[in-house]
Amino acid sequence: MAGTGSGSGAPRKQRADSRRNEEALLEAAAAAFVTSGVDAPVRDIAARAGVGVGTIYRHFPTRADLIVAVYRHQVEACAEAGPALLAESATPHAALASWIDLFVDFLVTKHGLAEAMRSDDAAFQTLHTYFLDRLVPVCAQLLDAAATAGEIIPDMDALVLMHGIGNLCIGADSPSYDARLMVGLVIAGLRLR
Amino acid sequence: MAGTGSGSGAPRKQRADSRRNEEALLEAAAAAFVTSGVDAPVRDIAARAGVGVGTIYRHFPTRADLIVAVYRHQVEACAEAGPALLAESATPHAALASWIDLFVDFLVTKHGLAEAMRSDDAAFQTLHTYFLDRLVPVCAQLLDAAATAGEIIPDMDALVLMHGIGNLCIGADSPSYDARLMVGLVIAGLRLR
DNA sequence: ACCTATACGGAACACGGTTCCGGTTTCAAG
DNA sequence: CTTGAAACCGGAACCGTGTTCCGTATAGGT
Repeated sequence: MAGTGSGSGAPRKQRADSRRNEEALLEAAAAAFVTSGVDAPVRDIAARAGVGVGTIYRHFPTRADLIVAVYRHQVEACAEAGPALLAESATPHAALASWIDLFVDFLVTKHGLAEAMRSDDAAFQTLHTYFLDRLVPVCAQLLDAAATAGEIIPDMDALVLMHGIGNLCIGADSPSYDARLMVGLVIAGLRLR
Repeated sequence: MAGTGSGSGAPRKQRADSRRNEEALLEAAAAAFVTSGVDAPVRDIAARAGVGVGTIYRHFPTRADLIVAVYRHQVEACAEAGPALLAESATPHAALASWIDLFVDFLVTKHGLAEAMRSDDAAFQTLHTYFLDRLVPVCAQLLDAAATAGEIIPDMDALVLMHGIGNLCIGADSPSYDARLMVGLVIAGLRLR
């Protein structure tokens, strides 16, 4: 029974070609996202990976699933940086500022990601859920530490803050705009005077 | 030769039916924008106005032209409120806060307008140009007055600020978000401490 | 009443996402 | 090695949008 794997419920393992295609797709998507943003046409991604469009939908039912798969590592890294920064920074407020900087860095280097983040399209629900579930608690922890230290206003909602910062990063590559400056203003506005 | 008006350049006046259609379109578009946002399908707007899609494109080559035509009055009113607020408010900072509140009010009540504002699509160039040409100088004047009074940081770029505030208003109707709170944070961040 | 510049309507086209199904491939059992 | 079927693949077909184009209708001057 506890043999090579064909237990009671599992009918069969994932086929090798399936796994190959999935990885080819991830690589192709990552490349396409860099050149055309996260809105890269499905057909383009499929062509790059050398598969049919059907294969994309089979592995990643919605675009959000694909985006999450591509950026999972980076989101994970960002989430883990939160507690670390809190431990090594001079003050909780400094840690908060550094962490948000990290988050902004992540967003502005992915064309169209910030836009996708705020879409209320049902297909992007997955993206919302993943990003927020993973990052909001970290942000909340930082906010709480800073509030307890009396550095910032109390009761700031982490979800609202992250949502807003995401919005501010939209169109960050425009020469006539400066997302970091605006985010800086928000951080400053958080401070108790 | 110098008869009823057919001068040297103008071949003929705009036909009456053309003008009627243009007004029907404006009305239909305004209604459609309320129910479906500024992204309302072209065919829907045409159907509401009882005209063909060709007629829309003839009168308003790009969607931005239509949007501008529909909201011109309100933008005008907002622009004119700037100097008025500056004159009647207790301090320049108060005037700035009130004016931005007005602007935010305008944006959040038009589904999708904030999104459209930040689109870098060439078709929305007209919208950018009009809104910014009209409102940025007003904002700049308010910022300048407040800076001169020593209430806020100097050299804040009005264009960047408006761009950022526009971004913050995206998705303002989501129950889990609060655009006004975020804008308030920005205004607070502007203050000298 | 006639004539033509002007304007109209909607069919046709372009494009991107999404679905679906006939053919192919993998894998394990014999 | 052979074989059978479940798993998987590819891309044609479909749908909803924006956009263009041209034959037809009409306003308004003469």
